[in-house]
Amino acid sequence: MNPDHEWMDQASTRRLLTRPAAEIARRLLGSSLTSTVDGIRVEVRVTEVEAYGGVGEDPGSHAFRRQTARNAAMFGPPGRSYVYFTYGMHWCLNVVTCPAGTAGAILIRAGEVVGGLDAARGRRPRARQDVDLARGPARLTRALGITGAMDGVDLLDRGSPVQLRLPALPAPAVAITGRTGVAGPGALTPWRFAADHPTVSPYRPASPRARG
DNA sequence: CTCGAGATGGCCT
DNA sequence: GGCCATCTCGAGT
Repeated sequence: MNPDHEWMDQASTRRLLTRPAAEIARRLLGSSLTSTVDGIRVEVRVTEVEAYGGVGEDPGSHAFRRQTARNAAMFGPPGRSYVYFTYGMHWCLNVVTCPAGTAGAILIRAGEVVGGLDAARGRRPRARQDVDLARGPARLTRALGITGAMDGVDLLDRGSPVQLRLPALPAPAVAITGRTGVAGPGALTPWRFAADHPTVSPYRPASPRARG
C-alpha cells in the first residue's frame, strides 16, 4: 500500500496531533501500529479512522458531556492511547489529539496486518481471510492483543507496548463519510476517513432505532 | 449480498 | 434501566 516508507519524526508527529481533527485523521491513514505483547510483535498498517471531538462540541464523542474516569485519557497529552471497553466484550483503540486539558481522539477502525501474521491469526481464529484480521475496531485490537491495560500509554515512545508511526507523506486516495457507529446529532459530520483498501469495512451509517 | 438477533458488562442518568 | 464508537452466525433475497 505504501511502498518505500519514510516515517515522521516524533516531534513533528506531536505537533501534527494538535492540528484540526480532519487533518490529523487524514494523515493517520497509512500509519504503522505495532504491538509487543508477551514478547510477540504484530504490525498493522492503518486503513480507516474516525475523529471524535471534545466537551460540548461532538455529541458522538465519549467526551461530549465532561471528563470521567473512563474518558480521562482523552483529556491528556496528544500521542497517548485512549482504550475503552464496549458492548461488554470489545476493546477499541484511539489516538489522543489536542493539547492536554482539551479532549479529542481518533478511533483506529481498521488496518492491514503486515507483520506477525501468525500471532494475529492465532488471536483471531474466526477470521476467514487475512484481510479480515483487523477489519473493524474491535477486530484490530484483538489482532494486536490490545486491552484496557494499554489505556493512556504514550504511542510515540519506543518503550511502549503499542507504538504509532505516521507516514511522512499523506495517503493518496481517501474516502470521507459520516461516522459508522454514530447515530443522532453528529451522525452526518464527515469525520470518517478510509483508504482505498480491502481491509476497510463496508460503510454502514448508523440507523435510527425503529419506532413502535 | 442483506438483515436480524444474541452475546455480555460497564458507564451514565 | 437504557444505551452503547461491535462481532458473529444464521437465514433470506
